[in-house]
Amino acid sequence: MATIQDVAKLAGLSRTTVSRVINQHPYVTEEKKRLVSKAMEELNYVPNSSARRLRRQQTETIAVYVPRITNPFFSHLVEVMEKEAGKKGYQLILCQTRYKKEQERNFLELLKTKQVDGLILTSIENDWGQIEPYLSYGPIVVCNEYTDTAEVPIVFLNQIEGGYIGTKHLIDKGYTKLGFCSGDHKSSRVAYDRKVGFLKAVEEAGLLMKDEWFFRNAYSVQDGLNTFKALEKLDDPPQALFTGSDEVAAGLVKAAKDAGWRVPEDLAIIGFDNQPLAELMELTTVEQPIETIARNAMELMIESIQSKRRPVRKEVILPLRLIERTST
Amino acid sequence: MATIQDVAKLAGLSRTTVSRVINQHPYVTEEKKRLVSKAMEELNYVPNSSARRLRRQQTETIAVYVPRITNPFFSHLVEVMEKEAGKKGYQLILCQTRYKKEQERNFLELLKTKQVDGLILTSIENDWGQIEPYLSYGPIVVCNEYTDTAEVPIVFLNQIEGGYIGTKHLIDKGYTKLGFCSGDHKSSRVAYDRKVGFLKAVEEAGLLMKDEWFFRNAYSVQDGLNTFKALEKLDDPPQALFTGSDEVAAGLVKAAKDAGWRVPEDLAIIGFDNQPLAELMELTTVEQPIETIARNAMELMIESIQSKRRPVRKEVILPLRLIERTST
DNA sequence: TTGTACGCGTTATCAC
DNA sequence: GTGATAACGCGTACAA
Repeated sequence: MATIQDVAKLAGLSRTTVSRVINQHPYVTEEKKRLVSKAMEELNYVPNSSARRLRRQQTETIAVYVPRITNPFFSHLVEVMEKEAGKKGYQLILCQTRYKKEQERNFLELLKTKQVDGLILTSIENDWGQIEPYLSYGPIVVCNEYTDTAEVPIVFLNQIEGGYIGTKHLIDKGYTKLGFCSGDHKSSRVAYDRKVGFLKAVEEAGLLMKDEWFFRNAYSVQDGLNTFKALEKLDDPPQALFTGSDEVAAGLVKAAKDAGWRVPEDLAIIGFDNQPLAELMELTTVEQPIETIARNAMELMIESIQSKRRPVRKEVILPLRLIERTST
Repeated sequence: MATIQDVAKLAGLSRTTVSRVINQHPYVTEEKKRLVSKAMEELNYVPNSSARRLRRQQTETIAVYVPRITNPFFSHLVEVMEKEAGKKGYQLILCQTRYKKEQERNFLELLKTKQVDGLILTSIENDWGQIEPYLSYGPIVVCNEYTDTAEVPIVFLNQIEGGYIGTKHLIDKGYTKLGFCSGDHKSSRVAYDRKVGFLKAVEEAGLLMKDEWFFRNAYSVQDGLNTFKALEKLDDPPQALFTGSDEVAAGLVKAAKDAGWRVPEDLAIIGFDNQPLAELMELTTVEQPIETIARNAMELMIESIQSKRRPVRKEVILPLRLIERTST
C-alpha cells in the first residue's frame, strides 16, 4: 500500500506538497500538481483514512440509532438519512437498540471512543440523564422521539395532534366506543402524546372509556393479530380502534376478517404512518412526513458537527395529515 | 480528552504498561493493574479508536451494500447481519447503491481507503471485473446475489429451484397460461435463475408461452399495481403469475381485486420471500431462509478478515420452501 | 511557492 | 515485569 511518502519520492517533492495537492490548498504550481497527480495515479495511491481521522480528529461518520431496521417506519427514516449523509460526504453506522436500554448504552461508546462524529437517535430507551453526559464527546440530534429536558436539536411531529385528528375522525364517523392500541406509553413520548391527543378528542366528544379498551406494547403485525385475540374475548368490545402503526392495524384487520368480522362495520381500525402496507390493506391512517424529518435531522446533525458549537435545544415540529380509506 | 499518556502519568507508570492493561496482555502485576484501572476511571479515559485503527491497520467495521434499505428483504438481511456483527465486536456501515452502478463503485472506495475491513454485497450492479480489483484491499463476500467468476465466498439460494417449485405449484393447481414477473433479468443472476426454473417447469409440462406474459423491472408494491394495469389490457392475459417478490405480488393482488377480478379464480398470483406482508395478503409464496444466509455471510466475512488469507471461492447454497395460501 | 519538523494517540519491539 | 522508543500515515505551523 502506497503512502504519501512514496508519492512524494516518486514525484521528487516533499510530503507537504503532496498533501497540499490532495487537500486542494492554494499556492501550488500547476506543474507540480500534475507531477503529484501522475505519481498518485502511478502508485494507485489513496489517502489512508485512519491516519486522516487521527490527524483531523474527525471521522465523517454518523451513527443512527433505531430499534429495529425491519420496522418500515425506521427503515424509511434511515434510507433518507443515508442518502442525505452521502451527499455531504458522511457515512452511516447502523445501530439497532432492539428496544433495550443496555444495547443503547453500549452504542453510546461509539461517540466516546471517537468512532463517529455524532449520534442521531430515532428512539430513546434510557432516561435522558443517562445519555446527556455523552454530549461532551460530540453532538446528538433527536429525531421522531423526544424529551423535554434534552438540550439538543430535536425534530419531531406533533403527536398530540396526530392522536387527536385520528380519533376525531373516528368520532366524526359516528363511533362512540373507542379503543386505543400503541407501543409503550411509559418510555415513549411519542406513544404518550398520541394518547393525550386521543383522550382529548374523546373528552371533547363526551365519550365514555373503559380500561379494557386500552392495549399496549403493540409494534408489529403479529402484535396486531394478538391484540385482536384479546379484543375478541371482551364482553363489550370497542367499535373502533386507534393504533400506533400501520403494521399493528394491518394485523388487526387481518385477524378480524379471518374471524368473520366486517371492517369497518363490526370494527373500524385506523393506522399510523401511511406506509405502502396501508394502501394495500385499505387502511385509514395518519400520514407522517418521514422524508422531511429525516432530512431535517441529518442537516441539523451535520451543522452541529461542523459548527462545533455547544448544542442548543431547538425544536422542529412538523404537521400530520389524515388519509381516509375504507377501514373506518 | 484524556490520552493514554495522561493515564500513565497519573498512575506513575509508562504508556506501555497502561496499554498492556487495556489490551489484557500477560505479565502485569495485579497491583499495577489496579493502579492503571483507577487512573483510567478517574480521568474517564477511553482509548481513541482512530489511533488504534491506524496502529493496528484494521477498523472493525464492515460495509454492507444493499439496493435500498426500505426493501423488506434487504432490511431483514441487514437486521440479522448487524446483530451478528455486533456479537463479534464489529460495526456496520450501510451503503445503499440504489440500483446504480456508479453509486456502487463510489462505495468501493471505502475498502480502498481502509475505512472498512471488508465488504458484503447483497446485490451486484457492476460487472465483476469492475469489482474484482478491490479484492487486493480487503475481503469481499457475496450474499444473495451471485456470479460465476468471483473468487470469493458466496452465500446464496438455489433460485432455479425457487423458480421451479413456485411454477410447478401453479401448474399442479391446473393453470396452463402462466406469466412471469420479476426484476431485471439482465444484471441480476437471481432473477435470471428464477426465470430458468420457471421455464424448466413450463417446458416439462409442455405449456405454451407468449412474449407478452413476461413483465420485468418490477420491485415494489407500486410496480405490482402498474403491472396489473399492463396485464389487464392484454387480449389473452395469463391465468397465473409468478412474481419475484411479495411486494410485487401484493400490489398485483390489490390492483386485481380493485378492478373486480377474483383471486385466484380470475388471476392466481404467487409471491417470493414469505414476508409478513405475504401472510396479510394471503399470498402463496416461496420462503427464503434469510436469517441463515445473513448469518452465514457475516461469519464468512469475519473469518476472512481474521484469517487474512487470500479469499477462495466457496459456495453455500441453501434450499427454499413453498408456503401455500389462498392467492393460488 | 515549497520544505522541515512536529504531533495526533496507540501499540509493537526491544532492551533492561 | 517494566519502560524507552519507534513506527502507523497524515496535516500544518513555521521557516525559508
